[in-house]
Amino acid sequence: MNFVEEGLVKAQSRGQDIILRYPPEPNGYLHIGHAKAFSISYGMRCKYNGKANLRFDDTNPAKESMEYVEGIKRDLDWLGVEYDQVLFASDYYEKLYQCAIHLIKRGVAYVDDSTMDEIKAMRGELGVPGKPSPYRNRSVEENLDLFQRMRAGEFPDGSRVLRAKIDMASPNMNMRDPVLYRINRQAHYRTGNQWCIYPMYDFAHSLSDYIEHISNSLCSLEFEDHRPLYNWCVEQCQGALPNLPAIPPEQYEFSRLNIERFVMSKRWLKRFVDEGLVSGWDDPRMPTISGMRRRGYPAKAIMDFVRSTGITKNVMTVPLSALEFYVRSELDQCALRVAVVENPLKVRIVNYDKNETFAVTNNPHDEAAGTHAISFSNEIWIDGSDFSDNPPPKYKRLTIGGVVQLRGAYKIKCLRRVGDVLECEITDEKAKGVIQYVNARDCAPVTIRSFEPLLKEGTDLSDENINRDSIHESQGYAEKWLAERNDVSLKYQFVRKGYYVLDQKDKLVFNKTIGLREGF
RNA sequence: AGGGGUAUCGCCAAGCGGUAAGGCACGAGACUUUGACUCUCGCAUUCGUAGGUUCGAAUCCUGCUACCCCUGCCA
Repeated sequence: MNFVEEGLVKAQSRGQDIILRYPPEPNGYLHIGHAKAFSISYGMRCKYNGKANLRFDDTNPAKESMEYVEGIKRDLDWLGVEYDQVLFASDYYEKLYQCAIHLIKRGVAYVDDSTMDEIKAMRGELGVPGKPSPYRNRSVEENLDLFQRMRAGEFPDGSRVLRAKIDMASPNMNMRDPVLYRINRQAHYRTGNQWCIYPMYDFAHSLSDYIEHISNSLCSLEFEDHRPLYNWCVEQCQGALPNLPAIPPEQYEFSRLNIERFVMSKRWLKRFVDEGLVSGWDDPRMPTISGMRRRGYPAKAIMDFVRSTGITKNVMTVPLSALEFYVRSELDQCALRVAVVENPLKVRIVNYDKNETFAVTNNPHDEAAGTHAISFSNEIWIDGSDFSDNPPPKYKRLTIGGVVQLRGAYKIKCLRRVGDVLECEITDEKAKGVIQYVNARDCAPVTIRSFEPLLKEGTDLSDENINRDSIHESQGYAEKWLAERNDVSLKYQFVRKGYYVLDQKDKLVFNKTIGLREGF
């Protein structure tokens, strides 16, 4: 049992119902790092028979939009992360305002007329105490009046803020009279111009949890320093609103997921989209949930992967191969096997002149998946990587003089190379390996576009470090029936160990060795 | 520098005073009409480091060291 679970058990032992929340800010699309955070709360919700609200933490109108709300919901639904209610911090603006009034009346919040720079200067530095604002000791009446006028729109943006009166000398910077409310005349995607003051994260988040009777508030490690402020807000607002729970919520923090070379910063992902480096948040090269979906990563693979990374406070950077392992093993179960030749190499079979059709299994792990027909003639394409002039030791595919099994068809022996063509004969000799082929007289040329994830070269994120050469094209051949469905254009993503996933019109996934998955 | 955290195999990660689970990766082999899948075997005398307590320590104590987070009117 990990420390998060211990927190839940503790809450249960106090008689609390387990109520959790997923608190995304709708300022972008979800990426795989978010999936991990969601999966932790979701896993706990399931294991402890609790509830979980999807609450959009939308307190910054400058960055948020309905498009993101909908995108996030779509991704969650696809991942199978279930939630009980859909809520918005913006629905609590009035309640939050009442809480702020409550704090002012208690004398623990004040309106500060200082500029942003002045506040910054007075906050002090790490290890150096801050200085109190000259407005820190205004009377309750004056604060009340000023704050109400802030709401009424009497003051320009940025001219005043509401601050908590805590401790300007606290070693925890978050406790040096943090800003609770700012004036910002930006239209909010849900509340429009109804408000010109907006609550800050710490205030809105903690009280939203409190209002929703959240028992355990699970978040990532960077909020550890915010916990004292979280608790302060909740404690100071006891009794500020009707129906607040007797037992306040408790915050627990765990480390976030990093994947080797993955760009997991929303800011950068947004930049890629805005600058047109990618076609959108769902570009198959993006580490977003929607991008991975288009790349053909099964939802189950993503969820299994993020669950496998554990719940700790350790700094973690998981290798890409770990993700790929789950993608492969899931795809292996469901992908239909079909042939595609990426780098065509012509093979002419000299002792054969018929046209035949063979049945090959669609999925060796699933008999119910059935078979499909693959045609055969004396001219076929094989993949360039399945032949070698100069084979390394233990090479199992085709060589001059070597024998190989064509999947579902005959064994062939390579006699010679004539120009661009390999001349072979059907034989009974023992084959070393099995390769796929496409009938050259009955196939369709396809353009194959491959994608690789948008990766960074080092640990630093800079323009130069981003691998932009992430799309490759080649002209290949596919079984006719597949190509027809694919409109002679296939996209795929390399998942290593011979697996390719193809993605066309968001409908097909394909696998080199060779599988096709439908309906994702 | 002040505060908050974290240190167990290349990477995740169990372990909570009784003598180092598991997965990924990797290596060797078997099987195989996907070099896939499956299977078998191998892979930390040691738990950041130096001491201490104890019959016994990754687990308790002390001192070091390394790394991460915090000085938005972002979340």
